[in-house]
Amino acid sequence: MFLIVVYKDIHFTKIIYNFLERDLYMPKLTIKEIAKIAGVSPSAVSIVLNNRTGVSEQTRQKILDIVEKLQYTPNPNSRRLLFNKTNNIAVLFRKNASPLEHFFYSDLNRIILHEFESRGYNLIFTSVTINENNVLLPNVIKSYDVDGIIFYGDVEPLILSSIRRFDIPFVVVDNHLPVHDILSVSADYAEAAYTATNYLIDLGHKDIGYIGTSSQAHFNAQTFSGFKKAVEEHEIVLPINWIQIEADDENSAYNCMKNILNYGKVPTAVFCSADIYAIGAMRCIKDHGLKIPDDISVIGIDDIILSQYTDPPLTTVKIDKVSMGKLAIDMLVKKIEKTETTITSAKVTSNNIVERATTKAKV
Amino acid sequence: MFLIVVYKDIHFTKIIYNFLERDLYMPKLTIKEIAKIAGVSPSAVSIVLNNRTGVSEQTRQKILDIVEKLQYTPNPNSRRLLFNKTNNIAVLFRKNASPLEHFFYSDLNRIILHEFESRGYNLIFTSVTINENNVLLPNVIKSYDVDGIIFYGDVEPLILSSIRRFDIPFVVVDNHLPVHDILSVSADYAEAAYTATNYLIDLGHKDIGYIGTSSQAHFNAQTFSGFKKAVEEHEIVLPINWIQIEADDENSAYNCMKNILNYGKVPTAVFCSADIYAIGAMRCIKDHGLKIPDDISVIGIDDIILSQYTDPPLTTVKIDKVSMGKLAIDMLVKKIEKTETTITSAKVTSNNIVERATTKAKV
DNA sequence: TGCACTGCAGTAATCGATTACTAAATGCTT
DNA sequence: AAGCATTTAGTAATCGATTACTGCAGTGCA
Repeated sequence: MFLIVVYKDIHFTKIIYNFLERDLYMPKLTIKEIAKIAGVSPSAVSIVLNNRTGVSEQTRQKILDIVEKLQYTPNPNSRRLLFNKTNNIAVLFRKNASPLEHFFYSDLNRIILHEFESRGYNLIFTSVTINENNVLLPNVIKSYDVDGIIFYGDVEPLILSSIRRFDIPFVVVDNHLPVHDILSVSADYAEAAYTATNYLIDLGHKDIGYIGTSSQAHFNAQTFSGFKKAVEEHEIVLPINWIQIEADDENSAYNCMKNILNYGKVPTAVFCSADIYAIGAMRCIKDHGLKIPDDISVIGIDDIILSQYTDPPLTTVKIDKVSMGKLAIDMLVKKIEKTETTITSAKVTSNNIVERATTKAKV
Repeated sequence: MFLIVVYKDIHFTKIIYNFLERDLYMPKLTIKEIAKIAGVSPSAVSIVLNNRTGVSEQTRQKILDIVEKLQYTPNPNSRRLLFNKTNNIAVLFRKNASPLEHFFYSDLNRIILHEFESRGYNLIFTSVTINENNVLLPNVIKSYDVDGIIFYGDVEPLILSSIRRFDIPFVVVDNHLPVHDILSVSADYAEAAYTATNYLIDLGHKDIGYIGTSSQAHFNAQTFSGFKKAVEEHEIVLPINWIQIEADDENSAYNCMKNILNYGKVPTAVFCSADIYAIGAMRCIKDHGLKIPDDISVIGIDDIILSQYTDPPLTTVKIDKVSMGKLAIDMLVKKIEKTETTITSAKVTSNNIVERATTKAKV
């Protein structure tokens, strides 16, 4: 512990430095200390550390040796102040986001953490709150403590405009709302719905229920258009009662399924616009004494981690969160580092069926 | 966009400031700009912002007005440099941590995010890697870019000693390995196992299987001792084949259950030292044509989010991650802010049975 | 031997906020 | 009205790293 004090003295530091063992306690060092120990000026040390020219090979080696031995790292705050670059990225959530979002974004978190880390950025997880039309942004943003922002999910216009005022590069991932002039990566949920519905139709199903949401109207518009397209292409006619759009979570999806089952005729398959709806629907189907997939096939969208653990495991259309994440990171980093300034939005194709056990050919 | 330039000129800034509307683009400001606009010195602004005395009420109001209108926030990097305090906390993971950890720690993440944010700390998520006995710590730690570290799960001695060298306050949450002189919060898994086993015994079960792990030996030692205590207190004798400790994930737990079922006599209940093992065991039981809970009762430990979605929903002993998180945060913040220096380790009691549908009284 | 030029080391200003210290201005008393 | 005390305003140093610039030593050429 006493080493901190000792290091202040040039004579002792030289001695200590020679004896320094790897497991010793490691004091904070400054560029001046390193310079003193090496017997050079701070600028020489800086030149070596930043791979610039202007020092002899001899001093370069001496400095590198000492830096390596003492494991010196420049104070990041000093550099941040000087260069006006933080190397921080904010990962922004809505504060009251449902716990379920963890299912959706756990893959995304992992890939983002890994990618940004390998590019030398720190990831700061933080949240926005809205109360009474007032957007409460976190301090990291208000004080320009980040170089970029990555936002998950639906970004309301109110949040959008407050973030925009700070002129910090930001990208929105998996947003369903219409946005302009913004970096955004989303999945093609219309395609996903189309793929899922066609999959059911190809299995011979003609009586298909639809469970979607009205709380996310733009999302539902996408999934419904995909569903409708597939159904129409095969000239299938469905009773309006089989179209349920009041799902919001597992329980409301349960009720949607109930409405479908309580209508006179029972469909042979159900399309759910999200896996979590499918889970609710499955519970309802079981409670009605029907068998999955023998009596009713069920398909979802997303492929959240839960889906492989349901009984039976859920067939679904995978939304490729990893690709979305990688695309988003690329766009954001390019914007930050000004490699490219073109504002773009990307859409990840979503036609990858994960065949599990909730679907079956109609006999 | 042109405002940035304009702000550099004192004359225009005064005009602009009057016209500034809330939705305008917001340029980065310095304390000098604010001082210029207010017609005072930077020190006066600083005094007002830090609630110190030394300015007249009149200037204080004027400054506060301008600060509020322009939404000025001091440059955090400047303050960090001066005070040598980052207000950052590192949340440290093992890089190769299994995706399953997301189930365990999603609650913890949420509570930690909320608590630290309200205390004015930023949360930086980051990871350690070990390759060939070399510990690779993230740069945020190596460059002292955090005031504290919070570590999830088992902390190997190697990681422990490398972190320790930096002398950054840190706390370990949910660690099963023995540690000394370290802030640590863990759950009492012996108590959890004891509670779970007693619950089964109280339901009339005398033939109980045990599924534990050998990959986390210290964890297993805890759960097994709790299990053993309950069994011995009721003078129950079990065949050794029912004691399986080769579980590591869902699939290995499946095999453990298979071993138990393949032994001549079939138990009426199974204790699993983690919910994820219980999920594997349940799949095995179903595959053998047995009914849960009618033929075999199953109980786990943890109460991960998955557990409420299994079929039937899993009865388990809840590990209170939220309390663990709150305790850990408290200890860490106290250490950082030197309110208290006593090194302590806390253990959260774990005797809270979550009764769901995988257990049933023996007939 | 002297002059020009190259290569290297060191000095000082900078980034923005804070604060100890100094200077100025005000109020109060006799 | 002069002198003292007290409040308020302003100056400059500081945190650590970087870099433009200055200065010095050494080499080569005439």
